[in-house]
Amino acid sequence: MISGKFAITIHILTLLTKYPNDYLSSEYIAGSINLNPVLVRKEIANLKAHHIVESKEGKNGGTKLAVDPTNLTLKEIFEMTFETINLGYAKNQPNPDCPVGKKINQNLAALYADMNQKVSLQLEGISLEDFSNQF
Amino acid sequence: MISGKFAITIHILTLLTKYPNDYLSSEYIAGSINLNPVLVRKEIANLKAHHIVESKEGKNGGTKLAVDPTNLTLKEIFEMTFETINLGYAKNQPNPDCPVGKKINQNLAALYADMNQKVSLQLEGISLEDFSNQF
DNA sequence: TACATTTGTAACATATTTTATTACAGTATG
DNA sequence: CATACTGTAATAAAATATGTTACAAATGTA
Repeated sequence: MISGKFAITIHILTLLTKYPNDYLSSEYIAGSINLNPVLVRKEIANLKAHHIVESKEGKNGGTKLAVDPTNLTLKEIFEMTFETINLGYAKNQPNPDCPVGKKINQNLAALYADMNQKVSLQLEGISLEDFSNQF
Repeated sequence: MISGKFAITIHILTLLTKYPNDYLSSEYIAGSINLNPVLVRKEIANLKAHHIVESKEGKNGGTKLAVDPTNLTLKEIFEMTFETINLGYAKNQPNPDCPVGKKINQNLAALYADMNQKVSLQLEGISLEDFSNQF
């Protein structure tokens, strides 16, 4: 659910990193992303479940970072919002009576696993702080 | 169009590699992938446009490889079926009056470009022949 | 206390993308 | 000339993503 999940989440976190002392409202954040506030709150719910942010209900409420952005890497954000990288699978179960059909998904999975390792290595090297400093 | 494009295409090419002397029909290939034959023909059309396969119309027609599978890498297949790897962008244009909104897509694009390079390097090292030999 | 503002969440609606189906013209084979 | 294919367009259905409305609950403040 939500395919721009990673992009949206990193946008939220970048804003929170820029204003580490304020509780930002979902409405404000939504204005920067140009997205419905409810969807912002949904992504924030995910971040809360991972204890990356904390939020305060009621008037003047909102959300703020709960971790040090120098310690959070893009890899962790990736894993919270995107199971794995892959180039997809065919939708239907392939024919198990065909030698290729029988093993295709397994072989693709192995390929994709390698891919993830490479990508993870890259993302592990970038902290939220690093990313935010580009703005 | 077609998100399982890479998976489907590589499935097709693996079959063609296994039977290098036969013209395989879209119906036969579709049976292994468990996919509608029209969709198989569409992917084959793409492969033909890249001169990877050739096909013969009419009775006993079908498709066969037009290249040496030791010379075709998964990177090339990836590029024919998947523009680039990325973790997505938010759907709407972000707010250009916000410093984060203004640069988010550009910064994500740079991140994704690095990712593609890593993935390309991996895929470049695997030939269609290598992949097919796993079956 | 009463009011305004904000989160949290569910339910529903719309839009977009993917996959499937039908149909049929054109081409080769026997 | 009947049969079995490709090629392709048009349309339908299904799946996924995004957007909207609504409202209870929480919290600050007049």
